[in-house]
Amino acid sequence: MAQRPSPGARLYKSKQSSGSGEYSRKEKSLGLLCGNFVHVYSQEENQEICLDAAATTLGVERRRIYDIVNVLESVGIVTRKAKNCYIWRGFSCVTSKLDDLSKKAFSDLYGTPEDFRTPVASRKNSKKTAAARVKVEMQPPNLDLDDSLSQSQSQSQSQKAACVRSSMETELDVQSRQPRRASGGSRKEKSLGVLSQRFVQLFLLAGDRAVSLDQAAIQLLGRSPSDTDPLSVSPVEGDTTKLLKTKVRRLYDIANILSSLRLIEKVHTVNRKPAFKWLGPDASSKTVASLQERSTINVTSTRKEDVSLKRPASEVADKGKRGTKRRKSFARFVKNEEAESTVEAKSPTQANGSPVTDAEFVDTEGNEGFDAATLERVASVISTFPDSYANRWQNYVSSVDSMLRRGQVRRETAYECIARLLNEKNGAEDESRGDSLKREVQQSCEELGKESDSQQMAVAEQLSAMATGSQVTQVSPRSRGCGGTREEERQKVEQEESGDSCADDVNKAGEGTQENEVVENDDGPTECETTQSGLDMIDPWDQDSVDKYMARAREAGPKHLRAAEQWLTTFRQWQELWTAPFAAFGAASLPESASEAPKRTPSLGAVAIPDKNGS
DNA sequence: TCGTCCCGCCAGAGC
DNA sequence: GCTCTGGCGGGACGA
Repeated sequence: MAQRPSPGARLYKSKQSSGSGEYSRKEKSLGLLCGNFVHVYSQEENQEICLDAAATTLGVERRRIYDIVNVLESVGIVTRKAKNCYIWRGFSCVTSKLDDLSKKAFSDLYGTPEDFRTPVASRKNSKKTAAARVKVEMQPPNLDLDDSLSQSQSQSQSQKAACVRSSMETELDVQSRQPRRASGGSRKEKSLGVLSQRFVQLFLLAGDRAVSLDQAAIQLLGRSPSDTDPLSVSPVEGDTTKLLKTKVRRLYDIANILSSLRLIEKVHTVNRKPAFKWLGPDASSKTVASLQERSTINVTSTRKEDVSLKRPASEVADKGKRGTKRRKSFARFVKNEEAESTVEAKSPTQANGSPVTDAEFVDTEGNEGFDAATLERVASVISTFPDSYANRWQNYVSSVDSMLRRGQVRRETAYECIARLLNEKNGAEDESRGDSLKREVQQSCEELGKESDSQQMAVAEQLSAMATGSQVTQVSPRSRGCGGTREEERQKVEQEESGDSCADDVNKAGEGTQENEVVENDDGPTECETTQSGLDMIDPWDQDSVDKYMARAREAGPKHLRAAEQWLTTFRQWQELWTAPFAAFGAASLPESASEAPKRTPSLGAVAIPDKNGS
């Protein structure tokens, strides 16, 4: 393909460059173009933007203007008025737009609150051993499929896809593209504007944390309405690597534009992977103010040569220290998972009887406890996981609850953390529920100050049950021993763990005693179902199991081998994503709650993976 | 070498 | 059937 500058590009360059006559790629970046676009049109609120005129003014192809306005529209800076015509709304609209995006983030990106509320059976599952869970983890692609993959989507996935599709169309179509025909085609769903909104939502959910483009691509690819599960990318549907590469290209485009708006900034990463950090509309409005002060269009690079976009390494390092503060304590928590599962939370008070703060709080071993910031950080990391991790929030709540039981976190901190999570997840639509929960939490905390440990446990159970959305008997903070369901579950788990080595099971693909166990879940077929269908399963965490699977795929032919390799690549990416936050806390191994992986129906067809005997 | 991302083809949407 | 819109990926650029 010709890489020569177009006539328009030359015009742009001739207008903007120093006149050296040489074509420079840097002078034509989307970020720079966006800066110029903002400079030209931000002078006057509500002015009309004719795309043809914009292209002429800026000396670029019309095609590039589409890229700019699509991203600007996604954050509310412009709105589409008619064909070839947009309206400049300005940066004052960004905040409200971001608020909307933020409120919709959970439902758009991770499913509806109903998805979060899972039946008791699922909670039960969340308490199973790691060994039990790895058996229902993601599965490799169907090695003999050709074109029937779309029918393999579970109903819940389809519903979730509809939810995402609906919400995304609401964002861009209803607000600014109503004149357009409702098409429902995938083209619109993949538009740069929708992708930009999702990208921004990732930042809103990630908070302070940098989001890498690779990570975002995996997630956004997974949340494509036509493919809700990132891990379900089938070779039949397209090359996974290719899709990711394409998505990353688009994210580069979006990131450059958002960078030029100073909504995000590029940060250094250890492995050279591109990552961006959210700055927000405040920084952005300052930028546009400076842009407006320019008397002429400035073509000095706003991207690569702008040092302000690159944070000093020392600053990045300092940020990175946030999670390491509790390293020792968290590692101990993981290490003691089996050894001391029944230590109940004490009600921490100082000698004078007043409650301790997070900073003052120490666990039962005299170590620092987990503070709210740490729990929030873990939550923000988990929030970036693809929506296929149906139990990620239940696991999170379960982990916090476990910390509480071990006396590793202040009760109030744990409750507030979960309440905030619920409130955030439920959003404005269910605000009353979140507020109600907060009140209950507050009341519970007050009550707990006067009650015994076992009564605190009852409240903890109630809280956890509320957080997981399960149906439980209303438990009064003063009642004793209610909510025995959780206690029974815990005892059951202890029995399982004492009688059977879950850690060993992880490394023995197909040999686990719980291989045929029925595991209910809200996220599609279960292991039991797959076993009933006569299909064996692969343990993707076990190299031997993977090797056997790959060997079968190799025997089956190049097509099957490619499919298997793509699946494996995707799984490794997922694996890294899933384990990273826990590794960051210095955990020697995954905490129990982290081994819950997405499930997929194994459909291995003619190429069955080896059974436990290797046959 | 590999991250970055410009560029324009071309197909779908809109009228 | 024409124009508008924009997905997409080749391949050049730059560190």
